[in-house]
Amino acid sequence: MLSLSEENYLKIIHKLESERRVKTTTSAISELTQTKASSVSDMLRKLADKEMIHYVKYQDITLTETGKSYALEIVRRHRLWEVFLVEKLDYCWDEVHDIAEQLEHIQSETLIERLDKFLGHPATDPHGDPIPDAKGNMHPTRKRVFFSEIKVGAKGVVQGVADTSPVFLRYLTKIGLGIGSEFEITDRIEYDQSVELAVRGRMIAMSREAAQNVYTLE
Amino acid sequence: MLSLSEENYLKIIHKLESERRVKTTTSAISELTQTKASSVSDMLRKLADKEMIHYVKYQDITLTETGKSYALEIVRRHRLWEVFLVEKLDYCWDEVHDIAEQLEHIQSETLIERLDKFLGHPATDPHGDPIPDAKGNMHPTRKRVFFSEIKVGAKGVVQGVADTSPVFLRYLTKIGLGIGSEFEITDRIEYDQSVELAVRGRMIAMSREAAQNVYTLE
DNA sequence: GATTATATTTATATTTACCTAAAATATATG
DNA sequence: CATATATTTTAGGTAAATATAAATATAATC
Repeated sequence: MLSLSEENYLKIIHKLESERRVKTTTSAISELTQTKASSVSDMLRKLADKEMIHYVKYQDITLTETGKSYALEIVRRHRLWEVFLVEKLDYCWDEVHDIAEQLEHIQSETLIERLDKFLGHPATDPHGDPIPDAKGNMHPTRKRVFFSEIKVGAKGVVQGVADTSPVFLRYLTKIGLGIGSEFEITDRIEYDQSVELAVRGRMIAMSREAAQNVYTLE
Repeated sequence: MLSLSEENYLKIIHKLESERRVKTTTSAISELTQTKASSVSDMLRKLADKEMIHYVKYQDITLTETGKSYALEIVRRHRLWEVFLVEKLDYCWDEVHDIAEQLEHIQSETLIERLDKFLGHPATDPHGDPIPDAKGNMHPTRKRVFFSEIKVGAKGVVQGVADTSPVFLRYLTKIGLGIGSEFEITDRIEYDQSVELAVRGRMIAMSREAAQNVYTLE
């Protein structure tokens, strides 16, 4: 049995590992969790003792098989609760993170399977992220194609967002873009790599930064 | 903002206060929470500092108005989550307590109102206990009449149970009794005050102890 | 009503998850 | 490659919620 804190660390380590943007180090975790590196270091030793992570002092961290399966279970719980909040309680996609962050730690042998059934076994959460199945398998999703790299003239449907922060999600909502929105990329400005697109007949200018966080699938 | 532990203490104190079976003392709380009296004593001082309870050393404890309104909010959350688990996730009434015990501590300004709406504003939980409204009002329920005191020959519908322990609930389920079950009291045995009743044509013998925990309403 | 028994509180300690400050190690730079 | 800088770990400390043991207050009994 893992504590709430241990669960959170595994989730963060999994996030870093799967994003592959930076190495999984004490300072990267410290940054993301907003806790001091010394505290992170303490917890890493503890997680290593429980054989949740491979950990050699001063070196990068990886999840063990056990650790990974716990991490995926937590991701599964988080994303299913997000679906519940949006689909059943009518929350917006920018409001659900903090509540799901709490709900994901509810301990029960049966709860998540029943929730999954009740929700009709959804494949993705409200941000387009895939929901691992009970065994921790992510159904192989097609490759993401971000608005920043898609070719001009392409049409498609928004499938997900890489940044799930409330500010970004509220911006997308404001410009009328959500998962399932049909779009056509009409131009890319060479000067600043911003993107011009049409959504339901309306023209939208989107900065490179924003375009790097919205994707469709190949 | 109250900690998880503080919330649990308020809930227990409220339970003791409203049941009126024993005085609300350190040892009564210690008994119910299965923590040492010294730990309870510590927490009582803390809750008194936060003006959640009226507390004078060595004397009985009562909730302040603030404390009572927090306690009722927690009861509200607990009972609404129980309804969710039974109505939406198909749990049995004897399985929901431990999960609701965790869910009741989820912190959110809006969650419980939305859950309440989603559930159609239920008046009672799966054990027949009334759900306080958002302002902490319990809609005045009619007086409980327990099977142990009801007169022979009376007919009615089971409205609730005073003991919500899994063992008791499973026993009731086994003999075919649940909330909403129609019954007729056919006899009371003088020797041991046990009760004989008919439920859907079947005769059931119920001990005094059990009969003291099943009720209909006046 | 004095004495014993029970209940309650206080003092002190433990565990978890954090912190600060200092020491140790690794990485980058001239 | 030696030193400066940054990262990571260790050492020691705090707050919350618990515990044990000792002290104190209340209640029960003769």
